Amino acid sequence: MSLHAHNNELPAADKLTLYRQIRHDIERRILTGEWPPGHRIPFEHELMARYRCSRMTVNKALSELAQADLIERRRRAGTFVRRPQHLSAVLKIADIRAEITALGRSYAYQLIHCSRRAANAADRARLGVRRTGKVIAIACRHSADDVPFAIEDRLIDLDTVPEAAAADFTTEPPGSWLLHHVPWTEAEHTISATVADKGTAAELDIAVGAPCLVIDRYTWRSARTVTAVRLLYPGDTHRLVARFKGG
Amino acid sequence: MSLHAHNNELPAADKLTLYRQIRHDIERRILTGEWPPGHRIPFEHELMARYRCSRMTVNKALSELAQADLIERRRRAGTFVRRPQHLSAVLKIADIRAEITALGRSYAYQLIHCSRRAANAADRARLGVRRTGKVIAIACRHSADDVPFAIEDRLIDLDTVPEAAAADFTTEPPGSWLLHHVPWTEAEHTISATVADKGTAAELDIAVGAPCLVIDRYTWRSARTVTAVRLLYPGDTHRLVARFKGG
DNA sequence: CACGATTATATGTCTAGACATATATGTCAA
DNA sequence: TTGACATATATGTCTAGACATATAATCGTG
Repeated sequence: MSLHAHNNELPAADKLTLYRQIRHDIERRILTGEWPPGHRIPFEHELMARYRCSRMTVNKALSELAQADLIERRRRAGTFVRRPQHLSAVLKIADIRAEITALGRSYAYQLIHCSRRAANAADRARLGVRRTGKVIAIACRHSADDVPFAIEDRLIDLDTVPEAAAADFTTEPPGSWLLHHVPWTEAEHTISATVADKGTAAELDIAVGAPCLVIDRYTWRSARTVTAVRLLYPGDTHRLVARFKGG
Repeated sequence: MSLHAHNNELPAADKLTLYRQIRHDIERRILTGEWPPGHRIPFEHELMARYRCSRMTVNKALSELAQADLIERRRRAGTFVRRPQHLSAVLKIADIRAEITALGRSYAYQLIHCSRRAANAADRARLGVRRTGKVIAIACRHSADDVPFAIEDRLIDLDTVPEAAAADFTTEPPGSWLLHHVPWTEAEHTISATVADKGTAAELDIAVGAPCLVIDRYTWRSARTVTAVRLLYPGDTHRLVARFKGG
């Protein structure tokens, strides 16, 4: 057995490493309300004694809980259970092709319009840039089992992503292309609801006045705008799922 | 000066601790594409030499990057830059009262209906529980500057939250009450779009057929169902914002 | 009592070294 | 060629001790 396999006060779970056991033990007390919001968690030196381990081990467990916003640590004062101020949920917005194929449905992509032009005032406003530059404007449709799934209206800033000029968007969706060619991004999503106008209804094959879920996504890479995209989904079929886990 | 204030290869940022500098340095290389997805990051012993520090310091930086899903660590093989599979954004869904007052608008709450009853089949299905128990069913309306902001249709499981039986929902919104009385929860949100029917239109003071954003939230605590709630917002005024930050 | 200076203390970071463990890779036999 | 086995190695975890730093609490002074 290991040098570190001391006995300690943890219930079961012998497979977990010590710091994980400590983390779960504290997490459990918070989740069950045994240690309510505002409660001061034992000091590190007290936890060292309780679990018979070094301070670094206790510290690793507490650091992870602090990173997850479950606790708050204050120098000289101690460590306290945080009050959940808002429910922050993780929304996983997949690449549409991946999303559809993950559902076991066949994916189809259709390019409706694609043009390259110097940015006009509206384009600059939409991308949030001041300088004039070249952009690519794209309209396309994603289908699942040949039923329209979403329509996409996108602007790509060619100043940020000059490689996009050489991309072929007749076969590859711009979202997939960007995901694979722009190494990492920051993004902001805005979600709202609307009803289908005549053009939207025709493209999505739904009735005029039918509900639609709207996702506007702005993507940046190191303070430079990459793309602005608006996605429209039939609202009665599409769902966005966001999960929140305390800790 | 500190024992640990060695010279190292980091550009600027002398205020940051060493492990944070290392983390940011690696993060920067990933974000700029210098180290593309799949690239093998130098081994810990190489990073120790590069930054002239101990292995634990390097390990702390890499552990945090791994926790953020920016890198993947494999024993014996090394550490690799991960390919972003999906854009996961953090959606902050605030308490409605807090959300409205944060906008500097006056908040008003109106209880439309509140009843306590034994759960029927529909209630059990909605809460996802099998056993029969008591529930509270609530319908209410939230207003901002006396304009309807959202309507709420909620079910609370009294088996999980017996204290709710004594709560007074005529003045306090059930969401606020739960946030302050149920210590910590997990939740799943489903977002969709619909159009206002006659009843909804009347309650939200919008036209029949106007778009509405729908949030269904299902909350539980340690595997026990707490509440199921459906919120309806006028789709042309309400926006949900979700931000994603790479790292 | 009010307020600035001092002190005590809990967390924050770091080290050098140790053992644990999963697994990529090479070796050898069937 | 292939599969079983051994080995090397990178990460995973842990220790005991040190110095750093923010700040709550105390003390002293006007």
